[in-house]
Amino acid sequence: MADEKKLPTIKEIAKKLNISVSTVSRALHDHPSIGLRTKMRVQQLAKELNYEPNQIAIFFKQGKTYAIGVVLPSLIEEFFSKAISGVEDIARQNKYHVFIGQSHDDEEMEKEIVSAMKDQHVDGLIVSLSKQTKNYDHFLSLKKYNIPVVFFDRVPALPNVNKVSFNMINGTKQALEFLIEKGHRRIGVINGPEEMISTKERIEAYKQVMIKNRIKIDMSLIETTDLSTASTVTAIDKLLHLKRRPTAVVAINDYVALDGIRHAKKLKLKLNKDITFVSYANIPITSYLQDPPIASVEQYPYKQGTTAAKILIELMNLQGGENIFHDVVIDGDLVIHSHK
Amino acid sequence: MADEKKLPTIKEIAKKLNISVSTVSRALHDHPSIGLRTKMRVQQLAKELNYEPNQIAIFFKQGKTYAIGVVLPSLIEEFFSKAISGVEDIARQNKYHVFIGQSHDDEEMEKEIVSAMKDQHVDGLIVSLSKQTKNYDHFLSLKKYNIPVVFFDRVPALPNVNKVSFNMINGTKQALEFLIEKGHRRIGVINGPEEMISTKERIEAYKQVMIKNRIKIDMSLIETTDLSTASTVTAIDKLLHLKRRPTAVVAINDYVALDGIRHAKKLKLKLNKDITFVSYANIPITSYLQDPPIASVEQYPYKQGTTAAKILIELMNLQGGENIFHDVVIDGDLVIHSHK
DNA sequence: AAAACTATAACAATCGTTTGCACTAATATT
DNA sequence: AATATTAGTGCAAACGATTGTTATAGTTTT
Repeated sequence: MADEKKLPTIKEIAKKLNISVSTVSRALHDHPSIGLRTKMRVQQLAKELNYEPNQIAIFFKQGKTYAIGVVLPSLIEEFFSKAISGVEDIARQNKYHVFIGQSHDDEEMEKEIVSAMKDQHVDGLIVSLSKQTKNYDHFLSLKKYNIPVVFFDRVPALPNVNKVSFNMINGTKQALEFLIEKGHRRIGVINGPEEMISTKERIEAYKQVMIKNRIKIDMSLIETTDLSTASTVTAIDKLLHLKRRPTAVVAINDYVALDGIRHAKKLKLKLNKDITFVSYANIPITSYLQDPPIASVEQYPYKQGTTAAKILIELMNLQGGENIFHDVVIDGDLVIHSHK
Repeated sequence: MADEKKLPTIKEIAKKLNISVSTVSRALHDHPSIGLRTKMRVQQLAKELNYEPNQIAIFFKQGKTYAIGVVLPSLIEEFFSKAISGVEDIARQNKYHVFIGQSHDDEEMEKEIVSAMKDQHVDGLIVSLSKQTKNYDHFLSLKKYNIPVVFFDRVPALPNVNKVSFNMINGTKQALEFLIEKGHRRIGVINGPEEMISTKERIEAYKQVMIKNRIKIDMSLIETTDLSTASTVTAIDKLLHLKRRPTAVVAINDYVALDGIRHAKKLKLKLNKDITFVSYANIPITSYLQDPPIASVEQYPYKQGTTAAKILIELMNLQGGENIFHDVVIDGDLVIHSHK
């Protein structure tokens, strides 16, 4: 029943016109060595038949797929869905398509996805690591296949890789300086999992700012969370029960801050009086909240996405593997929500 | 410098072993007509060389890509990022890969994406329409290429298409009955753009519930928004300035409800006393809000995604184009956030 | 010992397109 | 008029893998 007609090919056109396939191919590409008459005839028939080149055949011939893969933890996080929009926009501008895979922060899943994408012969990969990932072999081995990789945001602690990362030191300094300017002296931090580079960077920034402002560094003010609400609540609870409680807390992201805020309220603390929160990420719903963090560090995910994509495209267009590695650092900005 | 070694192919193995490529191919596939000795030799060398079949060549030969495309408005909406997770999970289970394209609610963009995916020879498509889309030709023409399409959530008003849609009538009835049970008699609606089927369905449900409960239908209680905050505020403002104000409002989604709630507060109305909100979608941040809608209709986006993907895979495995169309309706549930 | 069979492997076509090279005929050059 | 040039086309290989058909042994059957 269904119109199982095969799609028209260059061969058919050739046969119908009684010329060779190579002539047809060249005619369709406006090759100078083809006569005007033939060109016209070919192009017209192609249009009539609704001919469209078989991309798969072309990919096969060229050994390219014009596809790039993006591997990231979870699209549900707004940060990543914005980042992938950036990737997609640049990709489309350059005639590339985007494959997507979510690792859900699972290293095994991440490996599987990378392997599948390699099989699918993506021309390049953009990756934000799962927070579990400790081994990077599955990425490094892509070199053998000539598949360039650009990491963003959650980048590996390796030299000689291409990466776009957020300037966590600078961002954290901005947050801390802002709080210090507001008079805070005891500032707590709810940091991320230790494997993540950014976790160390926050500590580094913390130390630098404290030294610069001649505030004694107290490491008991630094707690970590695995980003789950339970873990966050444990962390904030510790901070709020210190003999000398912090008057402000920098939280690794808005959700962590919100969990912290909720818990602080439960402990009957007055927001922005007893305790003040600043966080990273800047999710849009803060505008609907009664008690948002007073400021967040915007990390420009869309820009991270476009930047990574641009680098990848440059790498894919390179002939051999030049040994230059891109290492772009994106600066954040502190967005102030409230001046209370 | 770079290890520009070509990947090993079946040909190389054949040459090194002084046998034909067909023998190698069959040996690798455990074909019975190949002797044990040869099989072993081939398989061992393949392993040594780290041979992996060139998927593109295979796709080309088979005319299949094992890729499915997903076209949806925007990943930033949690509804869609959850839905695509559903698609991805089912796809992976069935060895399919997922391409992604965001229309950003632009019909032209949607057309472009579909065309690009067709060029890329996806084996099938899963689509949630842009809210602008009025013409469906770009989808219908895919039939010619034997690319099946399954729509979900935002489905076209056409017979003879495959679709997974939300039972908006039922969901809306639940919301309305809930409000009526709480004693509300004048219930407003902030509906969506008129092109969307769901918009009509909400009205239909509204009428049915009102008739059933012997409440006079007042169409001035039904306003529409294009989902922008400005448009929403206009709509809610109209409702709240009616001579006989509604005591409750059903809003098309949580964000619209939040915009409405904010505006109501600005007008000094007391939430859940002067005015009560119910919405659709059930975003997770409601738990952080001081004044969330008291209930939302959960639409199970992940399930919509998996369902659509399963149908698509079934369709792709079908030989010719059977003329059976799937039309699955997903029922929602009212999730109550607050009993105030 | 001739015929028939079996196991194993090679041959060759195929998928759709691109591209280096060879070829023909017509035109231009001397 | 003989030679060189050029415009326009065709031939064939190539990309990597699969698969129907055929060929070559060696083995069994009668």
